[in-house]
Amino acid sequence: MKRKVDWRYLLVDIVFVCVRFLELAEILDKIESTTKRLEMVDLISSLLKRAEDDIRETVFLLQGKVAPDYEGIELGIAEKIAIRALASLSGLKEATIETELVKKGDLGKIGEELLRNKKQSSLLSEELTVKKVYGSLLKISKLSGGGSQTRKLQILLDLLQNAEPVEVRYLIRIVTGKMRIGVADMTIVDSIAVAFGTKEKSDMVEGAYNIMPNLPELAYRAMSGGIDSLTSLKVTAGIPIRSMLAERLPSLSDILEKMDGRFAIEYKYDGLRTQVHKIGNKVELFSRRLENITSQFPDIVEEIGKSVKAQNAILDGEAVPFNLDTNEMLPFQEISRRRGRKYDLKETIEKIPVVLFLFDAMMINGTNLMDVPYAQRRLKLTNTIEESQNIKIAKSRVVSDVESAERFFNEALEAGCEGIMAKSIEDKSIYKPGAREFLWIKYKREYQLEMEDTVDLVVVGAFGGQGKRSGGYGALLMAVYSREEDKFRTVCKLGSGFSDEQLDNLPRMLKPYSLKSRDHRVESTIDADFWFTPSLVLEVKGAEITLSPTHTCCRDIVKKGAGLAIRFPRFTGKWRTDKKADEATNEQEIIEMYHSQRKKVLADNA
DNA sequence: GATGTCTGCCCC
DNA sequence: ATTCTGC
DNA sequence: GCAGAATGGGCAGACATC
Repeated sequence: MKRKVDWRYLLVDIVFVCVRFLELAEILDKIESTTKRLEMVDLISSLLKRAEDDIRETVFLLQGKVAPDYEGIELGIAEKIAIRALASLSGLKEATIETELVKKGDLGKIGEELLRNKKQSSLLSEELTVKKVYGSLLKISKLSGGGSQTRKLQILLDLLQNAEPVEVRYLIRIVTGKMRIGVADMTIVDSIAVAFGTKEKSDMVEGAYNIMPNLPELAYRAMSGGIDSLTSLKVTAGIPIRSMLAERLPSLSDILEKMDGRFAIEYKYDGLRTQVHKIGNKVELFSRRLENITSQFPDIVEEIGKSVKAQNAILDGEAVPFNLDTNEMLPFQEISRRRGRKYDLKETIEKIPVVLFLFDAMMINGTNLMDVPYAQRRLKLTNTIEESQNIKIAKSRVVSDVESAERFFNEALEAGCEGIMAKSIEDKSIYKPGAREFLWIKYKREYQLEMEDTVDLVVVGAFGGQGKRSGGYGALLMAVYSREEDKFRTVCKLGSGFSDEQLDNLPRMLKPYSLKSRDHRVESTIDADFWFTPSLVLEVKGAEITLSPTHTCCRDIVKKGAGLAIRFPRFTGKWRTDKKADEATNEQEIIEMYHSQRKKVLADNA
């Protein structure tokens, strides 16, 4: 647009073309206004072609972040501080803006409107550039310690004060981590291919992205070294690979059909996905989102050193909390207590031992195995690992009929697993990051349509929706009923499983029951945006019952200070209009469901 | 020092 | 994690 | 079928506040 091409060639060393933030914001606005991916790719690729020196910063802001995941750099500010900033910017109270957010569901647009309605007062407005915005965000990420929140707020405010309305919209969205323009990593991958090559290069760029999950860097390299320079990237121990994920199917027979009659079947352990890198004497561990989690698992690190009979390796597995005395797997909640821990690490390691179940090998001794079929990778894995108390190989076998798959599945449940993973053993069964082509398929008991897994819960409250749920409810607050005490106690919120149409109807359906404040029979530690007389009953499906620090259902009964909650709740689509509120699932039934589950929390945690 | 709130492209 | 939706 | 964006429970850490 306003690039001064002639200049740049003459003064290439001293003149830097810079992308104005307004230009970026206007492109983001255009992207947001379409639902067509091809149009998005067009817009982004032409932006990338113009970005020049700013390409890395541009891509970071497009993703709404300042660093790749594995670097562990975080802003440490989000919605609440954005609300404070907007309050300060407009002179309105924070509570007023919070109310607006419940109604309108988009803090970015609220900020934009505030600025549009504001009288033009500030005259000396410094034009924002992509570099300036990126630099400020990076500064925010580096602040810590007492008073840092105030200083972060100040930097954000400084940006907002120099911003045009549309810039405010995206500044707020970047900071709150909700870009909502319909663009995520795969669209950027395509855009890089189109910008510096052709659409046909998308797969190649994706391959590069898989082993260097850093899009700004890839965009920079494609721009400066040519798109084909990306092919020279190599799988390297120490640099995390994007994780391969699984699709889902509702039955084992569907899986058998999809897999053409024969597949490998593995236990699906309920723990933390863990990518292991052995680099000579050093070991690094990464989470599914490629965060470095090495320091939380010194026990695993030590054992890997002994168990992996290779100089260098990249392996995939699941770290599971384990009771070594009884040889039983513990609930997922237990390993959560080790993730991210910095303090009392020693005690926690002793209290919550972890077993790592390995199931794949992406590199061994410098040999890239990602394009090798599953069976070969698996063989390499078993040949390289010497099992120990803490390092094991995931249980697996090959099946070709539903009956033996079913037996293996039941065996997995008996062992305390969530279900099974089905893995393709065809030639095409490479290690393909992301969840595509149904090379891996997961299957859990809860996927079956069984009454046992569902409960009938009463709507007692609701929350204002955000983004595409703006203006309506985003989720409901659900409760069980206690007949003895005539109380409704919360077990979960519910925001998944609704079609757009059902969501649209909710406010109308709940209007007759609307209250100004909480019904006196409802016990909740959660403050809903809207309250109702308990009446409407919905069927809800969940994976299991967990101990809860927040929900009031069965509080203090199973464990002092804890209630019970539903893990992975979703609406089944069934309105139980045949049931009245007092016919909803009761607390006793939830307790029975909890006790009928196999796994229990360690007694000494009480 | 204890408690409460917020944040995490968190984990699931 | 689950689920829905536009392409 | 893919890609993206809504939404869930719950954990530890960091900071603010009492």
